Amino acid sequence: MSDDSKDTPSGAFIGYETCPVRRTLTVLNGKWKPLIIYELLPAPCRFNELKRRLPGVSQRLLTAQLRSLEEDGIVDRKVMEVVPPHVEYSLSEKGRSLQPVLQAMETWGENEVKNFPIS
Amino acid sequence: MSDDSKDTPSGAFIGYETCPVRRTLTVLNGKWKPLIIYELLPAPCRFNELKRRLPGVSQRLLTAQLRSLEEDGIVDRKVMEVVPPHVEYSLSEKGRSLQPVLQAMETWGENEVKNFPIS
DNA sequence: CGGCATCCTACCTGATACTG
DNA sequence: CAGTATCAGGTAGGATGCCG
Repeated sequence: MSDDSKDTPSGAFIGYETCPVRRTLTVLNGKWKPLIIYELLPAPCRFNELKRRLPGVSQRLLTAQLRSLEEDGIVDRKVMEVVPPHVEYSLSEKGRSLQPVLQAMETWGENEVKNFPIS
Repeated sequence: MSDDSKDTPSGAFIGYETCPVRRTLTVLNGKWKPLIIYELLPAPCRFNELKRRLPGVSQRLLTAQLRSLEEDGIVDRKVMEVVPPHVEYSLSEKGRSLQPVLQAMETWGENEVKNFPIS
């Protein structure tokens, strides 16, 4: 889930490096990643708050996908050494640069209802 | 996945119908769906041609995701009754309306290399 | 050519318990 | 609070092989 451009299986694999959409999808590849980024766009957020805003996610996956986004340089993780612990997640510059992608998704989701109502 | 207005646990469920991004992700949910749409944007395409352009996809998944996109009204499937069979996939109006989303992904994938080179 | 059918694995969730 | 660990169960995805 966190590897990509390395183990390219020999040969006719046009994939990840040459197609910009694939590169984007590699970073966004994870059930909750786009939503996590979307939630972090307006403001940084703590772990449980994020979990609360993403109904359906398990803490296991939320942790894993946050780690993955952190590795990809999309999300920053700031730990305050206090009791009780306080961990704040925020978007990096690179993460914020994804805003147009999420924006386009948001716009489509809104228009879809107007143009093609779900009965 | 199709209902939620009923079991909304008192307010805190931002879920599928109220969050436009979630709605979009529901339609694009599938490893190859965005890429399929991306490939169909310029022109309609036959099954094996599509398969050839998406290295790494299995025909099982390609079939399944095309069916799913068809059900969601994103993709049109046209069968020519000839020998050998000729099946052409194209984007519906609704499918073409996703262009800005794919466009944003493409742009980000391109800029990502310039702004944050992959070593 | 464009699929199904089958089998099998990897991933995701849910629940619960435990740590610093 | 913010995780990690574990197990069960479900679904998505991958690798074949057969068929009209």
